Amino acid sequence: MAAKYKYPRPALTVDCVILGLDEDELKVLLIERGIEPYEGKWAIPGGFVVPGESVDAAARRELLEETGLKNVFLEQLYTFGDPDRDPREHVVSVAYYALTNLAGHEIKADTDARSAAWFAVHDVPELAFDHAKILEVALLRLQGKVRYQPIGFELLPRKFTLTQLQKLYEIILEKPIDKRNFRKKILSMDVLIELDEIQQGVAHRAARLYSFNEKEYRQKEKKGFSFEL
Amino acid sequence: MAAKYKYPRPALTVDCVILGLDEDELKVLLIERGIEPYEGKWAIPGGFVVPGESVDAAARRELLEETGLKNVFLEQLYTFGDPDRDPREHVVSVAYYALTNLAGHEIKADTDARSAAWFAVHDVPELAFDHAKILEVALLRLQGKVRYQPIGFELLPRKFTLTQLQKLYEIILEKPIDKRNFRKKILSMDVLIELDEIQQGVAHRAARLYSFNEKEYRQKEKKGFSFEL
DNA sequence: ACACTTAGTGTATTAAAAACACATAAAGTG
DNA sequence: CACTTTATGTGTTTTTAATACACTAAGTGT
Repeated sequence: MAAKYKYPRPALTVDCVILGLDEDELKVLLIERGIEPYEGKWAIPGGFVVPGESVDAAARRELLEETGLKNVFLEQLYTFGDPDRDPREHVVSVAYYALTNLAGHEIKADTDARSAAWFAVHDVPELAFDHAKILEVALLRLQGKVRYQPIGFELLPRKFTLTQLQKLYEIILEKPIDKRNFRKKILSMDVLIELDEIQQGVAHRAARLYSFNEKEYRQKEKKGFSFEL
Repeated sequence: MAAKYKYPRPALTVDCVILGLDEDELKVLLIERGIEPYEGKWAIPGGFVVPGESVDAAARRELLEETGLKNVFLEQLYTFGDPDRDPREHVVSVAYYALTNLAGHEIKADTDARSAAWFAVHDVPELAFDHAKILEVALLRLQGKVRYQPIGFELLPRKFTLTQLQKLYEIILEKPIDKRNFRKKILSMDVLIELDEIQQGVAHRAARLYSFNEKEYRQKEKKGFSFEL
């Protein structure tokens, strides 16, 4: 298992900021560290890159191992390479962010005796390493990207109401949106399928359900169409 | 110099896509490889990250060592982590892109007996490793970023004409721009200083020179202003 | 003085963003 | 079952921003 190299090299890890939507808050999945350094502190899930596996694959593997999540939106965020971000040695971390709908997948909480939990992104405990910074960058990226790429749908169940969708954007962008203008715009893009189905079990008029037409979007995209909110 | 670790780890490098503007073309600085693999092929300058130096610092160091460039715009691009991007072993590369004005700095061509040269970005020789991909990503990033951040100025001399600026945007975005609309918009942002100076040595009416008011821009930025072209 | 080249300038049209309010449907309550 | 509660669904006007478009001015070279 041990390895010898002609020149020293930094260690390489991946870390995944896993975001989910819960009612009217964005949440992030954190794990409690069981070992030093930062034992007992909360951290973004991650792990070492094994030579021979692509860094993307390492991120997917860690995501699966630590949370059981599969087939979710996962994208590279930024690489954090400060030599003192880890007190042990120089550890460079390639950070990713994942989007998932909190209601859909159950998170298997404990993988290796550590507990995992969702926290509101703006109310997290003190984080290990530079993970607070990583989370901050992830949220900024999400804010930037959600406006010109339809990645918001990853945070919703497959069938959703326009109100849910609007609320999602309001949460991410942290500003209110006009209902009529929002609906006009999103519907005019023709990337939503209006389902013959309405919301169940609500104590008021039930809203129509929609789903995102990814196929249609990909075709439009090829023809130069750009999703812009 | 040799190093031993408990677990194997990929090697870590930085690569810098260095872009410059030459008349009416974007150019990229490439170096000819003097050693295997890909000996004789052209490549983006780069090198190994030394433990203890931040990855950003490594990128700056390589930039300086290989080109003599200092104090230029340099930003992280993306991390390329495919295990077979280097035939020797798994080498993960954190790519950066740098912007500089070609006329301003002289590039010291030969550092370690390898030659360096500028190539038109859309007419480069076959590149080593996955460097063609890295270049492509860099150009896409530049196209995306130039529209909402005033990074284009990095490619121009400190004093420039509005026509030069417009041409720059036309080159990067690969589409023509209306002269009057362009001037109207860029001037309305109030981030250019109109100098009491005009172009010298041209065989026609000399254009007024301008410079970018970075200080003013930073202040506006804080107040929520966003540069958008 | 004339030809050539690029600089510099304003307005009208069109398209997109923003602002804004009420009737409707369904469930819950007494 | 009338009534209250709650969220749904829907158009028009106003304002702002984007686009389209053509001629005169200034300077160099012959």
